[in-house]
Amino acid sequence: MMQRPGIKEVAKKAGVSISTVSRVLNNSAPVSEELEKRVKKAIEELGYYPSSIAKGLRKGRTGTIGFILPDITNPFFANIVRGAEDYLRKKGYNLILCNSDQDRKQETELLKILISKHIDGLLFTGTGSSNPLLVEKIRKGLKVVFLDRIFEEINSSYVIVDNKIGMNLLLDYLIDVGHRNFIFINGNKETFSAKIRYEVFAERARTEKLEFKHYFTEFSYDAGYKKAKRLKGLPDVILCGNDLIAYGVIEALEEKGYKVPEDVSVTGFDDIPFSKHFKPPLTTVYQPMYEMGRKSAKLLLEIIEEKKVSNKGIVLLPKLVIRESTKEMRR
Amino acid sequence: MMQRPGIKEVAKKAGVSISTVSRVLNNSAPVSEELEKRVKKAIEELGYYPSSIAKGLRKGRTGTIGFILPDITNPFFANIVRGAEDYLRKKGYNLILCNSDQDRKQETELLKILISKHIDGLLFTGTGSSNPLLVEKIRKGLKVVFLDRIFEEINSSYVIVDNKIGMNLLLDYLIDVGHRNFIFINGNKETFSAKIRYEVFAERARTEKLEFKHYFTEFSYDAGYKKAKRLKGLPDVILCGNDLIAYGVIEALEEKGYKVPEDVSVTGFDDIPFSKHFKPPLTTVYQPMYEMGRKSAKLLLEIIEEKKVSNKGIVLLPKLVIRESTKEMRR
DNA sequence: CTGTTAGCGCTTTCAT
DNA sequence: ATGAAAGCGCTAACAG
Repeated sequence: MMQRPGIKEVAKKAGVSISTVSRVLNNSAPVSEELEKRVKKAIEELGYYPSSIAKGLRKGRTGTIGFILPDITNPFFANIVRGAEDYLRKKGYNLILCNSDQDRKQETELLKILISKHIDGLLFTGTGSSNPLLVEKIRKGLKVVFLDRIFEEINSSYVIVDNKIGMNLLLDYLIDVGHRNFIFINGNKETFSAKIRYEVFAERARTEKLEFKHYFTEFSYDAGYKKAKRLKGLPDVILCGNDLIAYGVIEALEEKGYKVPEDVSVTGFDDIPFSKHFKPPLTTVYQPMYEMGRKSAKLLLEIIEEKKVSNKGIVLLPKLVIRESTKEMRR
Repeated sequence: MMQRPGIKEVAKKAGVSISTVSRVLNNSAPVSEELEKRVKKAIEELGYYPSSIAKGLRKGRTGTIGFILPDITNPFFANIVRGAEDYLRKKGYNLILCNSDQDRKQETELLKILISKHIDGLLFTGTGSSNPLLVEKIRKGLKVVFLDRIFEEINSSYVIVDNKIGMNLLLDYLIDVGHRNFIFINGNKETFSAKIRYEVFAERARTEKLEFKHYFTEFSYDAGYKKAKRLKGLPDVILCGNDLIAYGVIEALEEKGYKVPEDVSVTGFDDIPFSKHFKPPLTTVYQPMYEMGRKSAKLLLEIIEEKKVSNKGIVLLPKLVIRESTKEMRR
């Protein structure tokens, strides 16, 4: 247990009442210069820091935001978190970070914990399937903004990037340079972005009369690696649900003696910072990760502080990044 | 503001006193089956979750741990955080994450905030230079374990990997295969690991009569890139303070038309997951990141819960990973 | 301008 | 086994 002076000690030392101390602390009412000086001195000398938890109990706001995400180890999320944390701190908030591994039970458990901790709001990237507890809490007034997915069950705020545009940009390019035969190794099927990317892809494949196979796996290196290992026969291009999957796929392909992109093109999604320096540099779709984090934090605070409209959705634009993991085919 | 039922509502609904509710909640005293059932039912129906902040105020423990680190965007830290969070959550604790960018002022500011939030303990990776506020708080009973550095000013707990062994392993190999002329592009000079790696290197260079230059920069891609851009003349090998620096160096080198490792060997430090798939795959020194996070969390909880000795230091072992960014030279 | 007082939601004596 | 009441550190009426 750490020893901490309280507002009471400060008051005594300064020879004033606790309310006076509170007043200088929060600048919530005028205090004479004389007293203010004495209080400040006492605070200084005691090394006093207000207990924001007591304050939180009293005011019903704690200045902390929960963030539930699949895995901080994935640079996609790390960059989002950074964007969010930078903004939140500037505004006087802190972030409690929780890894869920996309597990529904975990998510529910975490939600309970965070509610117990009186978070002022929640940033959430998780499974696509609806979570009854989450729905209930939102109904009861929990402020949340969804990241990288929209929550169908209830009209709530979100920040996403336009997956449709992203996927079409990628497909435009691939088709244009002559790819006709596709394999799509996608991420978790419960996931909003995996689902929508698949839909766009399937629709497009139909219109363009592409040959293709599609698999839902997981958004991880290992998933890509394993799936690619088991693949027999090569298409023109292997589309991957994210960059991590693409890394795994390429590794597996090379172990099997294939060359990327000579034998197959491979694409990612996200453009995490390492993809630029991957071997080969990855053709992928850039998502503004830092910006997503920042914007979502901003939106959440607006909702919490009721400055502006609630239930706003922000959609950011992806960008096609052509590098060396894809080739132009004869047409 | 989110609507929340309190212990009071539960008590009323169950027709018991609040102390009885508290008792079944915490199993802190025997309660008759009959009442227990009624209370549990009421809790269920109201969707009640105890306020751990009110509890914290009362008990002096909040179940939250602060983590101050330079930048979550660096996979080295992301993996450490993951290790820590996994362990902490299993034990009923949460993590408040704070990016400091190695900035002393930021660190001090964050420390104040975290103290205000009544953290039960602190995980800290920051600048090497001592922080007076931190020292003072530790004296007053703040529980902290330092990660990837030891804190000289005060006898406190830490988890590090043996940089001396790591550096020597690397040098053994490099010298053995014939490198004689070194450039060491190191990280921030205020940093514990940068300092100690430099010392080991300099000492070894002296004994082995190596030619070398050494620069402190920053632990980032950009720092490596910029420094390498300005380099004139190539040594046998460029040692880098971490993998990120190495990525930047290699990129710059290639832009200047050099081939790695044909023209120069380049090495990293950390072995973040991407280094295996870098172009070329990076020769580096592996540090058990997840384990560091996990062990430090474990140590911190032991200290907080006073189960075991305090002020213990844990030192983990690094591992040399030889890949393709280094070559064997004629000897 | 300043002090007194009543809670915020909970745990914990202290009675019963 | 159960309830009443005090108090954790703070803010916000309410008096003066």
